[in-house]
Amino acid sequence: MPDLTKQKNAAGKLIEFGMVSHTAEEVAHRNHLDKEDHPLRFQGQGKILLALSQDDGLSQKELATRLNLAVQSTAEFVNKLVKKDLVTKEKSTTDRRKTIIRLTDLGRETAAAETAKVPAYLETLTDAELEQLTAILTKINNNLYDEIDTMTPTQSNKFKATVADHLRDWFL
Amino acid sequence: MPDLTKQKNAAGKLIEFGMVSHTAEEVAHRNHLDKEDHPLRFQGQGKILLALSQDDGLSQKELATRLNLAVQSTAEFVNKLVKKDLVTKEKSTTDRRKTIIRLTDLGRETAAAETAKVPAYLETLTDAELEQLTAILTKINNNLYDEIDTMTPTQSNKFKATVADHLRDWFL
DNA sequence: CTTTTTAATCAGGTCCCCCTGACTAAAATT
DNA sequence: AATTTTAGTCAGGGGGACCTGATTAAAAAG
Repeated sequence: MPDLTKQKNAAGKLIEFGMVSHTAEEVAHRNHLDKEDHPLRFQGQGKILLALSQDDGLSQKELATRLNLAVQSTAEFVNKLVKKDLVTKEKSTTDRRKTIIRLTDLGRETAAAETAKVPAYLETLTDAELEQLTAILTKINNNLYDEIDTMTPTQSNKFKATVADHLRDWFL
Repeated sequence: MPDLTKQKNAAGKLIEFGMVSHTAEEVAHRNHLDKEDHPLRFQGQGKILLALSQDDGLSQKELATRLNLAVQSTAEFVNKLVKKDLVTKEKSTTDRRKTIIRLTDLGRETAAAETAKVPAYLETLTDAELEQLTAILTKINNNLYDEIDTMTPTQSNKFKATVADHLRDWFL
């Protein structure tokens, strides 16, 4: 039988973590210690970048379907990314209706950098703590995947695959 | 000497957690299993609510200063919250330039609900895991507070106090 | 060889966060 | 009493995440 107080404590710390890390990023950004933009990893432009870094050369339609976005939204984000030189658009030669989106080198670096850097706040943790944290987060993430699967049984367990593959490649 | 691989693994899981929990919320919202709006806890209107739930009856100016926002932005958010019946505005009687912002009962509930609910994904963790997680997050959060303090030495360690006090009251 | 489907585009809109500039009303200073 | 500071307001703007509707160009199907 689980201890409710312990759950509450952990929940509080998790919320606190969300708030504090958000603020830390914001402050870093204001102080220009953070050179680039912060394309939110899982929204809009960031979503596109992530999908492409897992599967480059998709068409806009494919991106839209995969990311559960209207094609027009997808087009908008892609165009913004083109302006930032993170992706390129080129007409498909086999089907001239299609536009193929590809990461530029910069885009690839950007997407990778998002994932690859180890935040400073992990550096004071001991090896044992890191292991514990990893184990716990694995459990939590799996729970969340289940939640998502339950809620959207039909549509997008694509998401699960996308995220999992993306990160698994990087870390294992 | 810390193990870099372990750090990377943990970092990856943390990123994954961010992505997955974000998506889970999004999906819940789409499925209308989530009745209310999602006032992001640490941005815009959510920030205001949070500050007030720690210290009710602040003036707009005090809110702006404390939250590092332009007074006009603060006014915007406050007005939106008024429309949602989460806060009230009233002229101060002692200084008629000032507008005092107060949480309504609904606003107080909303702010509290944000914090008080234990996410389902914690329910499968054992007591030991919950304790570990809490301890680790405490360490991480403290690191982040230090980061913020270092970057903004003069201005707003108010933030730290705000968040910390708010959450500490709730959970300890 | 039409008709229909498909991939994209443009136009326009909603809501969010957040800022600067210009201006008013009330309090504090001189 | 006149000036300056302070708290707010309105107007306008920039950027972001999304969406629907209407239209075009190219491919697929009848």
